[in-house]
This record gives sequence, structure tokens and C-alpha cells, in this order.
Amino acid sequence: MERLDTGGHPEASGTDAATAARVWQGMYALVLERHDRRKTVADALGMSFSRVRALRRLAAGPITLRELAERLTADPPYTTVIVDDLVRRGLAERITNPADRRSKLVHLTEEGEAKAALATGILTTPPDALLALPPEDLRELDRVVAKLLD
Amino acid sequence: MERLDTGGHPEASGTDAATAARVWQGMYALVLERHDRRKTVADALGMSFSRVRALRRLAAGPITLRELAERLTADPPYTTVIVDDLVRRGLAERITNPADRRSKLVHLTEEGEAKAALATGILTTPPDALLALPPEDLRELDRVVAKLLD
DNA sequence: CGAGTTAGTTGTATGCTCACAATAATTACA
DNA sequence: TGTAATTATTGTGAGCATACAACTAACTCG
Repeated sequence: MERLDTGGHPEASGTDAATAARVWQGMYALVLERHDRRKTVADALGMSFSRVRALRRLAAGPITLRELAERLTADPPYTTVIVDDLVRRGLAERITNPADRRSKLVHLTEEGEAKAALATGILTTPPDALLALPPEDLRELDRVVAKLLD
Repeated sequence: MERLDTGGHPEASGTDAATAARVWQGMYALVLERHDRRKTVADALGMSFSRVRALRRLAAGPITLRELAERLTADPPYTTVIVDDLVRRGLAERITNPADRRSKLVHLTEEGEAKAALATGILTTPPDALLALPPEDLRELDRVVAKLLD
């Protein structure tokens, strides 16, 4: 039963690199082509996806605009625009950081928390194919994906 | 060894649904947060990602603008803009469809094929974590992901 | 033939993302 | 103290995605 894939057949069903490429293409297709919910969640919340991303980051707890900018890979001016929008919608508020009065902590209002939870619910709902998997396969997947995430 | 996860512990490490949600979040994070190559490939080819997507679709063979629009989830006017751009770059050409002279088949030039191959190479390069996986785990992942794709 | 349909194009308009420059307020530190 | 660095904001503009109306050319079918 050992060495199913190596030796003897130089081409066989592919090297590990080829297998990895195939796996990656599959995961890419699943996430970005077959079950992309970015538009769904944006429509459900009535805002662009960048606002949804900001909301979800803030749901983990208040952070400064600078930290938010880093996590969103956005520059400070654009981050200000995003937060302005969330504040205008009543989903977030700015509090001057007592430890450093230059910076401001952004935290979600109750409505903001609710919308963030809604977004997370939509985004983390797995595709049917995943739910239809035999429990053993699902557990295997869970184990290996956890490894990939360290 | 059977029924490791059911009975006895109502909460345990989670139901299948919870496991599926966790797996999905993991795949989502890998594809869209940790190893997103969309900007990389756009920069490498000197065009926006929507052009890259069109190129890759066309690499599978000539199709009409209408088919291309459907596959890209774009409306016909925008699809015309995209194809115009690819033609201007010398990557694609329009051929009047002999079977229906209203429609036009779009096919890639040699340079277009080369750029599409380059894009695919970048997009399908797996993250290091995937390559670092023990061969057995990788094969398991390959098997289960293939199932997910039908 | 002639009405209706389909494929593609042209043009217009809107909102979003993102980069850059300039500024005010605050803090750090030599 | 006073110069430099940091945080956030305001403003400008370019590029892109997207939607819609109007139009031409070609096809379908009664």
C-alpha cells in the first residue's frame, strides 16, 4: 500500500506539485466561481463589499483607523471614507483614544454588530456540496484545512 | 471506531454543519485573504483582472460575445468594451460567425494564448502551506476536493 | 414579404476603488 | 523647548465596473 504515487511511473497521476496545483485550482473554483457570496452579502446589507469587510473586522472589537487600514490593505484616506460611511449609516462610532489622542477607536453600534453577524452568516454558509459530503470526508477536510491555516 | 462524532456529546467538537462552516471559512480565508493573486496577475499582465478573466475563458476556445458575457456575468455592452480592449492589445480577434452572421467568434492570438497561460500559471500556483503538506494529507485533500467539484 | 427577435455596438451616466498631496492635531524625543 | 514623526482628515482625480437606452445588422417564422 506504500508509495502509491512514486517510482515506476514517472508521470503517473502527477507529482505532489501537480496534485497541489490541482487542489488549489479546485479550491479557487469553489470559493471564487461556484460559491462567491460577495455580491449576495453586499446586496443583503445594502452596501459595497468593502464596507462589509470593514464591518466584519470591527466586529472583533474596537480598533484604530490605522489598524483598520492595515487589515483592509487600504490607505488612511480611503479608510476614513469607509468609516465615515459606516458612521453615517449608524453602524459605527468614533471614540478618541484616551491612550493617544491623535488616534480614534472605531467600534460598532448594536445595529452594526447585528449587520456584521448577518454578513458573517451569509459568508460562512458552506456550499451544498460541502454539506453533502460523507461525514468522514468532511472531518478529513477539516483536519487538513486546519493544518493549512497553521 | 464508528460514530466518533455523534451521540453522547451534543455539543462535542461540533455538528457536521458546524464543521462544514469551519471548513468553508478556512477555504475562504486561504483563497481570498492569504493567497489572493488577483492583483499580482493583473500587474504581471498589465491589465485589469476582468481582462484576465476574459482571456482565460477564451483560452478554452473561441466563443461568441454572448457566451463570453454569460460566463463573465457581464452585460453585452461591457463585454464589447472588454473584447475591444483585448483586440487593441493584439491578444484577441473577432471573426464573423459563418453559421450566424449576426454573431462574432472571439479567439485569442498567439500572444493572447501566451498571456492566458502566464495568467493561469500565476493563479494556479498553490500557496506554500499547500506544498508543505505531508503527501498523504495532500492526496486526501485532492480526493475530497475532487468530490466537491463533482 | 414583414413583424418580431437576437447579436453586437455606441454612448451616457453612476458609483466604487484607490492613489496622491496637503493640512491640523497630537505625540515623541533629541 | 522645538523639531520630527504619527494619526486622521479633506480634497482631487484617474481608472474601473456596471447599468441602461438607442441603434444597426442579421436571422426567424407566420
